[in-house]
Amino acid sequence: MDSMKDKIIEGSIVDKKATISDVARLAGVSKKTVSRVINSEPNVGAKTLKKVKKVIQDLDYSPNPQARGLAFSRSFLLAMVYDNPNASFITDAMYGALSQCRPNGYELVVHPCDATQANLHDDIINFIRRTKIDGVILLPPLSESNELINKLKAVDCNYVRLVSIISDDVAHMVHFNDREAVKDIAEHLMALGHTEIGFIKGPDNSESAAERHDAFCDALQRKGVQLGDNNIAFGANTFQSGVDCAVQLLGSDNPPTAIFASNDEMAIGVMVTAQKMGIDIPNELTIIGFDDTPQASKVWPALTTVNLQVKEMGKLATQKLLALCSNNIGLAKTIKSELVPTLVRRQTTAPPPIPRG
Amino acid sequence: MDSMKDKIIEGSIVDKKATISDVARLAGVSKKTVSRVINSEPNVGAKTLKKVKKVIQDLDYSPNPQARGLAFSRSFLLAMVYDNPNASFITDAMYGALSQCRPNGYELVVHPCDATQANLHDDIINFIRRTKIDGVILLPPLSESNELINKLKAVDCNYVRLVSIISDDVAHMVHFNDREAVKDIAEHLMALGHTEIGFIKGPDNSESAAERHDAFCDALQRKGVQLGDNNIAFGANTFQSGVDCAVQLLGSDNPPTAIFASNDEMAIGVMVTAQKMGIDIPNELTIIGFDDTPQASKVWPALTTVNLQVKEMGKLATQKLLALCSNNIGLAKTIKSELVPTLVRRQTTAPPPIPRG
DNA sequence: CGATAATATGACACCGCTGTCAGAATAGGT
DNA sequence: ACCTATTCTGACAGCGGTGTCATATTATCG
Repeated sequence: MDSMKDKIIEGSIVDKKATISDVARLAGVSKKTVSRVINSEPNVGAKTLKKVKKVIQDLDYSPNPQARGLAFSRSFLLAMVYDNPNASFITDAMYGALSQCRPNGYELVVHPCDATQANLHDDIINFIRRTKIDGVILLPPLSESNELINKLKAVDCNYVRLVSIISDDVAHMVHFNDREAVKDIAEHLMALGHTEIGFIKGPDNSESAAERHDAFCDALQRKGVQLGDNNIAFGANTFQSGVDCAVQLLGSDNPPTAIFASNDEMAIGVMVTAQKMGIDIPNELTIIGFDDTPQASKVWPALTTVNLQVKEMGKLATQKLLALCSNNIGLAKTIKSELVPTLVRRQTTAPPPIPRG
Repeated sequence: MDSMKDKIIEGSIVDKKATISDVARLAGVSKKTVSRVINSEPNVGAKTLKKVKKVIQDLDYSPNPQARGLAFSRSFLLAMVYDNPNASFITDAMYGALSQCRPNGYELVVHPCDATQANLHDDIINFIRRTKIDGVILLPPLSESNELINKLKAVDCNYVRLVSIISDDVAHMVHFNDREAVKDIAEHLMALGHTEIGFIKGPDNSESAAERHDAFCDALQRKGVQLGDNNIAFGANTFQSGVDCAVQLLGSDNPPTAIFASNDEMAIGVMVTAQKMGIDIPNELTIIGFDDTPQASKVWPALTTVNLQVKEMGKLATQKLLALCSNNIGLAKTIKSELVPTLVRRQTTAPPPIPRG
């Protein structure tokens, strides 16, 4: 009889916000015990555990993150800091990060910033100090600044960076292996039988552009294929520069049967130009891009390109960051930190046309 | 002599984190007085004010947001909730929102969600309850769900939505006036002298597609121009559907001299197709898109299109939301809630070619 | 079955800040 | 100079959790 009492009391009145004290009272235990249950601490009796869990369930109770944060000296907030202009890169990284944040009770705060701003780094440091963010995920190209990294260390802020370059600081970075991806492309082209291959390089100031170029030459040479000077064009990562480069490459005496452009935008520029010239894709010209932007799958024919796996990178970075936030550096180190971008084979690649004559 | 003591004490030891008590001690006042200064409360003596401010400055003190949140029963966190697949729309909205968050001491949390998920709304409500978010900004199409709005009201959560449709709930919404923008386009085309105008409509299930269609016909008719049945094509908001529609429209006996596509992707599809057909843009064909995606300015010639002013919407929405969070509904109502998308005139529009014959 | 170790539980202070309210300092008026 | 009316200021109790440590309750074993 008496047991029913507990169940009836304030069964539905509590709606706005139940506190840990409410749970404690209704379960007939102390706040501390409820706290133990919330945090899955050991040393809670089986009966007590069940009872408390039931009340939590009934009350639809969830602990106040501010109070929790205050007591724990944590905010349960991670931030994504970026100066990257590529919208889909950002949203993908966020998506991956959130897949790890949520199950661990963390939320993700965004902090885009202006790369041209003078006090950029100080702005970021201030942001971290003011918000008491537990850790930050840095997106490229911001993530490549060692100066910023040092400042972060100085304020003792957890961080993980997404970078293309390799570093030995495995606990604090996730990098995509451009070289490997470019090698895949080269080998794919050669496997199809191409020998006259064109390459469109990205802008000079970009580290990764140089790296892709180098890796591409390397992979070709390894199989005895030479990337002739007249088969290299210099683009600016824009659609228009893709058009220009295509005109240059395809207009030569001995045009390539395949073109690898350092990014999708340029690749699409090549496609459009080739089509305008009446060249059939892929039967007369094979094209490969890089980045797997949303447009790549929408153009026709759908562009074969390389997917950087940004979501996956966001996910891994967050796993590392959460490990760091728990002072588990060892764990952070063991989490995979290298991702090989995958070649997405769509419809712009085919064997070269049979030479006429 | 004694006055110097204060200045010397722990001048530089404090580094990790100063608390309000530190400030109080060094300034020789109570915590409460420091609190008054922090929150710009009235009734603080001029001398005291100055003294406290100096110490705050010296210590580079900033209040702990968790503690503050706990005491205020607020989190100083806003969230952007969306199921929108358009990456640049999202990042633009965030950017606009953040421009208002930061100066007001708020941070922005992201919460993308899966539109196809069954318990979508409950997931959102849980997110709000768990995080104690002070308010949410809802992006379309999620923002159009009245069911969700009702649930938000039920848990007493502040919200502002970005929508295309008009509602009289001015305090809780910012909308873009599609009709007005479409009218601008129609008038621009007619002003250039076009009379044979083609239109590519968006997918049937979209409310805004129907609205744009309707508004376009309306604006043309008002000036006595008729949108013939053979000048309407039905697209799917994709590049490829733009290509298909272009083939249809441009292949007719009496092809239009101008085409308005309901979004940029389709417009670019039209551009590519026209160019492949050897049609000169803009001299032989005028093209206008809608959305002003990043690509629009990168294609060649640069696409004339309509900018939704998403950043501005994010900004206004956040202003309203912050007003609501301060229980200042009156203010929220007075903040502008209608934005007219602007026609961005680039290089794909020109007067129609002189009829031959 | 009593002594001892292991496990459960709660009392209480505290995390850093704000609300309340009473008391101190100052201003204003005669 | 004296007495109100204002304007400052601080003590103290919370906000809703967690850490510490002492105590109460079992479990283990000779």
